Amino acid sequence: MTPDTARSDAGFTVGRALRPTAKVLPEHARAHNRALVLQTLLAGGAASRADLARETGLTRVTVSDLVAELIAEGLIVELGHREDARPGKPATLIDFARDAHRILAVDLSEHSLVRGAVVDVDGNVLERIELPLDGATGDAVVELVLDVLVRLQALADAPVLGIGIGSPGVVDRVGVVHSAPNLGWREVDLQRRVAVATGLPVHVGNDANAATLAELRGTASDDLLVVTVGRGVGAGVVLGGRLVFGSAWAAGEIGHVVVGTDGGAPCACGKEGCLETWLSVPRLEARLAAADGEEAREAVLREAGRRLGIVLAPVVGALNLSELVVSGPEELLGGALLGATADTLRNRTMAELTRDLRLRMTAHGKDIVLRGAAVMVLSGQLGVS
Amino acid sequence: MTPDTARSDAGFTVGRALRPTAKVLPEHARAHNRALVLQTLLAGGAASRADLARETGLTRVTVSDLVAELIAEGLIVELGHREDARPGKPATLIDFARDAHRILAVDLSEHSLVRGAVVDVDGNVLERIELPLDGATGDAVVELVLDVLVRLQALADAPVLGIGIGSPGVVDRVGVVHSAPNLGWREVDLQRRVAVATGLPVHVGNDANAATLAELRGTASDDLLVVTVGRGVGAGVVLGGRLVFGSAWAAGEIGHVVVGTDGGAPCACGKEGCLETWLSVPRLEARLAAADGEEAREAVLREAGRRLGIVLAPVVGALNLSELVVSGPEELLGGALLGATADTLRNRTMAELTRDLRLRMTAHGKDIVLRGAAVMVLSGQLGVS
DNA sequence: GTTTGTTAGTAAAGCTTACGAACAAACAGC
DNA sequence: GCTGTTTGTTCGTAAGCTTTACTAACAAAC
Repeated sequence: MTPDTARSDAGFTVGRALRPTAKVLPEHARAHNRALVLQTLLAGGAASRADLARETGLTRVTVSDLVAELIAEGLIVELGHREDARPGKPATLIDFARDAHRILAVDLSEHSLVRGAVVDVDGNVLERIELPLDGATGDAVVELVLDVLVRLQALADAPVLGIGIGSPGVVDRVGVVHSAPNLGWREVDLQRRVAVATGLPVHVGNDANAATLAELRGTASDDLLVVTVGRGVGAGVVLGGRLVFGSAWAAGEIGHVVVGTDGGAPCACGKEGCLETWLSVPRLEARLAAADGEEAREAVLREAGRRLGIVLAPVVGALNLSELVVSGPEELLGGALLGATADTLRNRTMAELTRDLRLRMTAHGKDIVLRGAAVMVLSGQLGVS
Repeated sequence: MTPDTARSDAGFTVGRALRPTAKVLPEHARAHNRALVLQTLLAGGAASRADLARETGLTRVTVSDLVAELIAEGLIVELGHREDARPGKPATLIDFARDAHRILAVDLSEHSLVRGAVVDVDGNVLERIELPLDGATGDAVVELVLDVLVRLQALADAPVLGIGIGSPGVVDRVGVVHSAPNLGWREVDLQRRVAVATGLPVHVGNDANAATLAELRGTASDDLLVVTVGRGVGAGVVLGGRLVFGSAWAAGEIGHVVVGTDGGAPCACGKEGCLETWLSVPRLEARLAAADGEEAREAVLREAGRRLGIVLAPVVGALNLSELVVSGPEELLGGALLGATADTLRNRTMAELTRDLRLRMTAHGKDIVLRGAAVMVLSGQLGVS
């Protein structure tokens, strides 16, 4: 049932140490070039066929051929002649048919609600639905998700390209949620169930990974790590422009890594001093409430930021990241906390590693997982992002 | 429509979130398939064309075509008919021409000598040369390397496929050593200089990365980290079967990450409590010499192992690795030290992450970088490993 | 108004690549 | 000897990209 292609690494041997594992046919090459044309349009905006040829390296002939195919499928539209005055035959502008498709996105990362949205291919949220979770678990959550999706579909003003769902927990590449304690899920084949119920293409991923994809779309960095801070603490890792899944789909699980060698508060997991005990929103709020005065409050934030830096330092060293992004409540994380993290990273790693490292809050706010879920659909259906 | 189509992946855009960036032509696909055939033979040993077709998924026709090309190039040889009695036309066995090519490998990771070897395509060291470094730096080291290579070439009993060099420091993808303090190198284009001098294909990489490639070749793991312990401490990271280079070619630089929150010995880099101050061979030996009695010596080793575990815990969490390999003096690292690292990792990360994690010493011993340098050549020249 | 030069897009032909169909060779088993 | 099986090759075909050559359409210069 699992398609071979889902696991096959059909990439070319560009990355040196990559063992070739599956055959590659000319039609795969064409699919890649097709995605390349789409990607160029999606990211760069309207252009002529000749522009696309110059940018992709393909010939004008090939681009014309691919464009004709994409126009026939309704993914690309002709906009008419370019206005500006240049010598030569005026160019026919074409663009990604941005209003021809919508994406349904679902965010399950919030503790108490299911968030859904109709999103366009540029990541703009057009319609929104939020249903309370009310402590539901197991199948009830799946039903709730389907309920949200039915309502979203009614709100969509164009055909739906696909459904993207960001779920907490361990999610594999084909959309099976192996474990999501908060939702009472174990081995739930969410991809299949939603696909069967809706008849649409469905892509399910871990919520932190979805957030990371949203971030990746807006940055030039190819090596970044996104830390998500909420009730729990998670992370998504991109290396060489590629999301890291890990050997058991559990990459990014840094919330229960012990920080430092000086103890810490007891954690729900049984250990002491896990990152979550320093950084999770409930813990941070509790500490802030207990703190007396502005100075004490800032000390709480700085200490949390320091702990984050302590955990990230070995990761930055091992991976030579170029960007660290933090997602979560900006009023808690954006100020002294992030500053302390930056200081700590500088103090605990080689200067060469932090010199070109950017550390910042996300600009996506609360929509980050929704937008990431949309990226999952774009990527899965069209090979673009 | 069906979940099947919903799960289909778009050919080359592997790993979902990979932006297509370059065109792909049919000839690239052929190069990939060619490497696939070679890889299958190299790893699986002699086989018939029909065997290869079954294993690769290509047709017998295509395999025959590729094999003919490879035979013409001398990379593959026919061995004659298969002996075993089966119905049907007897198969003609073919195999990688293992004795038709040699690789020259150079290891610059040792502090006091240049190690060189003639290596066969299976990674066996056939001839060895070691020249003392005698404190040489800069151009003198380059000359020494060229000297070693001339001698090695005289010892090679078959045409040389290429030269692989594992160097300490920051080495980029095209073989420029941006910084290797021990050798007095800054921005040394080692690849070009050796290629010009020898007229052979040359591949230069970081020594820890080379070691990691050697390890990768012998394991089924696609997500592993190799820690190299010598005068310094370094690491190489493989994720999804692919070496991680980092945004500035500095991935794996964990030697100067500060460990823990309880101070430590001063380090040459100016900080205190870097991993190297706990784990490097000179520091370890000094501490062991100062320790009084077997119990104290074991405490030293256990503490060093614990510090390694503290640094690796966040990395294991972030990446969900399946294998950790340690390279270095086995008498120091192999016993109590490694045991303490394992204990520490278990105590400081989620149980799910360590359950399937293997932690072990390398089996390559001192030849690990030489073998890895050979893998670099195999990979770079033939697309195999 | 004409000429010149440039750019956009298309058409035709050719090369490369992989595939399917068909076949001969070579063998085991009866 | 006959049948069935397996191997490896030959032949023709489809897909995909390129090169070459063309038409259309424009700006600039005269």
